[in-house]
Amino acid sequence: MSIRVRFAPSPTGDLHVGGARTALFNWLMARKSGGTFILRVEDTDGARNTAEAAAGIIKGMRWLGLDWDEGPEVGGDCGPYFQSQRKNIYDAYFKKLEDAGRVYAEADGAMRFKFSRTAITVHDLVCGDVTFAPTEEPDMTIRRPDGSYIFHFVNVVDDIEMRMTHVLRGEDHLSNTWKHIDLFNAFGATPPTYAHIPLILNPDGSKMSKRDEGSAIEHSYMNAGFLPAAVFNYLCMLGWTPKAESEKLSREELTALFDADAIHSSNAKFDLKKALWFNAQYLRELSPEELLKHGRTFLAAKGLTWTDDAMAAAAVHSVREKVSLLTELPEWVHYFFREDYPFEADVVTKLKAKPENAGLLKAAAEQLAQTAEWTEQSVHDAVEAAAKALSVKPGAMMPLLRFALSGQSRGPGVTTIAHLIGKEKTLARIERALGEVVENAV
RNA sequence: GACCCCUUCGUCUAGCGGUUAGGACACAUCCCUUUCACGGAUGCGACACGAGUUCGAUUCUCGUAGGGGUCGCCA
Repeated sequence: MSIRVRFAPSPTGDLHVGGARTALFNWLMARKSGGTFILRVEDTDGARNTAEAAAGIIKGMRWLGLDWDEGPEVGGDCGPYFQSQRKNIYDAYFKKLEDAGRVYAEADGAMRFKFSRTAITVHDLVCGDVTFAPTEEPDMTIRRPDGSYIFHFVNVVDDIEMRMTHVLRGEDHLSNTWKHIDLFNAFGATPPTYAHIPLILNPDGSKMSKRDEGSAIEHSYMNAGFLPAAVFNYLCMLGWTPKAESEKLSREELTALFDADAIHSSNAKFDLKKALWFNAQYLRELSPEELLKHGRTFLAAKGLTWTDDAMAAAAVHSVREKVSLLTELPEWVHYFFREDYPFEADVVTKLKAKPENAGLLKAAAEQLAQTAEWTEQSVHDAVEAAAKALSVKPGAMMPLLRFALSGQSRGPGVTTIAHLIGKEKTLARIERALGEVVENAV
């Protein structure tokens, strides 16, 4: 039988890391087996659900590259995929329970499901067999007085209706799973195979929730300068260890390696530093064009504009090993995009520090002015020649040029900067630095 | 309170009776180097505790402690 799995979020807020990883594992399982991945929106709580939240969850999943075979926007044979539109189905299932004498009404009209009160064992891929003794809990409410249904009921009905074979979900559901199995049994249906995955905790061990740093996909990752591939990869490492040499694995490799049995049973703390490391790894592998594509909005957000995409791509690519987040790009490359770049305080100090600096810069400029061909190598040779003529090391001249050309004390190679901005701007910038900073020295 | 899950370096983890307890991130030092990074090397650093079982426990069992979860007309 072909595997059918689902991600069933309730649209009460942003897509959360925990939810994203649950979706991820389900997606991996489906893709590995050639099965079906379903997105089902559990919007049965009219008071808390919003259309914006549903749209946000979909946006987050698309960003991560988690496409679904059945669900909102794509349809499928088991729809509708919004629980708020499936009332007739729930009514029919409710009737079955009613006919079997398994429900009864409360004074206010709420309906409860009569538990079987037998020992129930959950067969779980992650936790093993977990047996719950006959419960003493009150029977559970499955329908509100207004006729709308409760999570446990619709969740089970839909898992039956949508023919789910496996249910991979957060471990917070484990304690309630016996109730679901009780319902499956009452319907005469076979429960799916469960896999309760460990929770993602804050660094301090507390449960990670909406407000916590690193928790919301859109806010903490999408808008924070992460690459989807890096987040995809990092999230997989929380609670699962693929049998591979490296932890850095592509979507395809992770899919091929996925094994629900290998998912851990202990919770994992979120580690931003490691997430950043993954992102940095992915960032530096991007081609100039890809890096510009991903960095575009972040550059624009800082007011940087350009007309030459190739030049812009080369600029961001030149600092790819220096940043771990796309949001860091502007501060590293802004001077490639404008001539009125500011001079950092320590740069001003260093330029003014030694009286011979002006002479060194002028000598470099003169040599550079005579350079016909403009490549990184020719720039390098020119600086070397200028330095040699003054009997100083190129190492004494390079930093000064860096200060002049970028206004910063750190960045890509000086020859790279000069080559990218071109001869004309290189000379003009040295001129500007000489006039505005160096010769202003008292 | 009851029930359920969990417990190896700071963090993510490998380990499935005998290992100098391995790797990754982080951190520190060194090398490379026109800066910052990258890269390379080295170092720091863990089996929660107590009983059992066993010739031998990180590994199996029980207990304790600690962490997390569930017990809603939320999902």
